[in-house]
Amino acid sequence: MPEGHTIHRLAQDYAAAFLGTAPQVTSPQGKFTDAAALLTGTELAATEAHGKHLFLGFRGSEWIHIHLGLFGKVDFGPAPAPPPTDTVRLRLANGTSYVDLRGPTTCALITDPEKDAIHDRLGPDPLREDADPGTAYQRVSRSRTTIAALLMDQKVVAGVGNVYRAEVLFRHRIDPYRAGKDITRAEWDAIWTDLVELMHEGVRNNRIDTVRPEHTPEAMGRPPRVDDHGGEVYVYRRANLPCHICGGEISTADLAARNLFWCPVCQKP
DNA sequence: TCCTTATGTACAA
DNA sequence: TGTACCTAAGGAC
Repeated sequence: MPEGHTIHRLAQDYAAAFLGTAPQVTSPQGKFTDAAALLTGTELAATEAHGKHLFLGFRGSEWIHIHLGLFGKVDFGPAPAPPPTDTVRLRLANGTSYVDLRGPTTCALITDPEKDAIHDRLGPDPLREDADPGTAYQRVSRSRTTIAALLMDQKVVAGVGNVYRAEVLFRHRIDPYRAGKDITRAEWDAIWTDLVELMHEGVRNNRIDTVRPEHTPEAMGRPPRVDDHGGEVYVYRRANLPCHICGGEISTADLAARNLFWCPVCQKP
């Protein structure tokens, strides 16, 4: 689930269900019990996302910092909350809603300065108003690292994950192995603009769709998507399947311990 | 019932 | 570069 669009959507959903209320805070799993006890009865005053980091602000300037990692999941439901399963790290519950957090990499109580430090080590986030693509391009244009790796580096761009990485490179016909320093400013601006648009749509729909209308299965007379990750995509997890545009085989490779997908015909070196 | 896999990151060597 | 961490779903048996 979790790329930046998921986290921004969660910030909205936590706010919709709990902002301005003082939910009961519990940690059925037991790993966050002390902090939960401390926060119960405190008003949720703000929610915020930066990249894949989620912040729940409680009155009194304490924040819960959440990072879902690869496996983390969040489930909302209407009150009354059912008995929690033993993997629920954090549950918020008020008179109308409950929300369960499971399997996060991070769920910790942090202070304002600690939160600032997290923002400081993250790059611009295409989903945030304060984002400056020029800051990201400075890093990209000075690096011999591949653009595929740079896009996944949260210091460069915050919020892009393996799906958006693969898809945005395909949409711009960029070979994933090109060095950052060989990406032109015009190419970068096009990538950035596209990310802003795609990721906002991701927040709205709560899934990643990247296929242009003219390439959808209906438009191309193809059978609908087989993959179950949730959205309609060009290359992500489509190894050895025909490219939607050229019909060639989609390639896959290991890059920095993640699966990379691309079309070697459409994305020529 | 077991094995693999996953939209992530941090830290050790 | 490798490994550890966290969970759940799907597929192979």
